[in-house]
Amino acid sequence: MVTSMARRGLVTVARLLQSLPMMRKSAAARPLTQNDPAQAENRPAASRERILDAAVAEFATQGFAGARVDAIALRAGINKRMLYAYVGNKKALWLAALERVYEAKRQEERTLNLQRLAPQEAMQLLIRFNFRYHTDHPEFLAMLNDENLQRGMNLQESKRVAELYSPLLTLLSEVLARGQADGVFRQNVDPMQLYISVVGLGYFFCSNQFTLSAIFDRHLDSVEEVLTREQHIVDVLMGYLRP
Amino acid sequence: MVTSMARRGLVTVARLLQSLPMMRKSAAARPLTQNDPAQAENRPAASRERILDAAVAEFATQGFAGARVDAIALRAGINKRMLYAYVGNKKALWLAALERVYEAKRQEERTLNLQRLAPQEAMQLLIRFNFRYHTDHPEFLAMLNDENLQRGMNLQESKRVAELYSPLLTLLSEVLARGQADGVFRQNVDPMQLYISVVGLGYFFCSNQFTLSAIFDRHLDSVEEVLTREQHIVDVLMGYLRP
DNA sequence: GTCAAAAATAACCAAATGGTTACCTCGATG
DNA sequence: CATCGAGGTAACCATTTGGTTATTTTTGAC
Repeated sequence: MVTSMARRGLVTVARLLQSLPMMRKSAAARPLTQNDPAQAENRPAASRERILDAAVAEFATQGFAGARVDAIALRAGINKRMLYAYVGNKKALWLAALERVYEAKRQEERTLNLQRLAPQEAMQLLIRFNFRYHTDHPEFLAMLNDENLQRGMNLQESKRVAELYSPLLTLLSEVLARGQADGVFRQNVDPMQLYISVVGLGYFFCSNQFTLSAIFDRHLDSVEEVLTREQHIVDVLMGYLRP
Repeated sequence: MVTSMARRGLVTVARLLQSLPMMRKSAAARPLTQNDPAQAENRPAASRERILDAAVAEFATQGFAGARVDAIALRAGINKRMLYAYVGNKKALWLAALERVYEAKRQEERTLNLQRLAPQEAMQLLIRFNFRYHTDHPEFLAMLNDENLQRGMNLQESKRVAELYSPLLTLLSEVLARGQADGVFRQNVDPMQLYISVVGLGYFFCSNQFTLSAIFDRHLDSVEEVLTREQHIVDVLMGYLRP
């Protein structure tokens, strides 16, 4: 019953599901062909892109301290000197990579169109979207974790924090209010708390899949386990939101 | 109403609350006095303890790659040579520290006595216990995060994984079953999923408090925010569990 | 073609890091 | 007293790392 309900209204996110299981490959780091005049003009910009992609990949798998600038340069197919010229030192590289993964999520979030959906369906879509983003983007989780290990110092110093504010919180508030007006959601729900719960329920499962798998002696990265988890999260939150 | 309910039956965990806010200091690393014959006998054991305490502190704040063996030796007030003699290389040190923080949590968990409580109260206690353990033990979260960054390789190789299995899952299953029999909890709840939710709802809030604070421009480490979060988590889960 | 500026490269460097070796201290035992 | 061995120390080492310098190649306007 709940499952059939789940199948509806998920066109937007459906394609995300296809990219399960969890590791997403970033664009191949191929050095630019040197004699293509068409791309000559913005080669620096393209190089910078490649550097950032490489930085995200390296940082996400090794953490800040474990990442090697040499490795990033190698991945990006660029000389280390140019890496320093285009982005800056290791810390600047980290911040740029961090902003990039945040931005990527925000951009996906902006594609969500919830206004036309009934509150309950909109809420479900929002929940599923978040969960799938986590399963599909381990680099996002990994970088957030490491930034928190550093006590959020870099993000704090970012001049673009404001841009990184999630539109999802506003969307969530609106959907919540609509549902409450319709009498299908309970009263007295703090939208920020709910947002943190929506994210947290999936975050922990994805981010800690390895230790969880080891402790429970059961591998949680299979497609079935992921889908089971998604349904459980929907059940928990929709169950909670009942009036 | 819910809040007054919360005040009951929390004697066991009450003391935990006193240790908010979040940073717990580990025992001071004071070198042993060299002329105390009473402790001469088990000085090696004591040294090993100090090393592990120091390792947890260093690893939890710096991560595996960021941690320095020299710094651990310094913290422990011991020579690096002896550190290698007592525990082993950096990786062995990590595993020992990881097992130590897991064990510490399991030990606390064993003090929980839920049998005598009514299902709803037992469930609440279990939820609050978990949340407070997270707020009180950032080193636990930090080390789990970093172990997952390493894809759980070390934990997988540990010979003591079995011991690290949480008794909480069994407790949770029992409480759940009792509540279902009494008709106060809904049917069709997978205990493992519920366990992951209980943990995850607090884990994300604590582990990611810095990035969350930066993004929301609001500092979530204050006592009020922590208590608000705790109550929300209880509300979500108890709300979900309603039949 | 010429040539100056931009882009890219390889070689280099000082500092730090995990790990080891050679040596010292001191109390218990014969 | 001699000595033996566990416990402890400082100095050392090969390698790695973030970051830079000197140099060459490419590009595009003239």
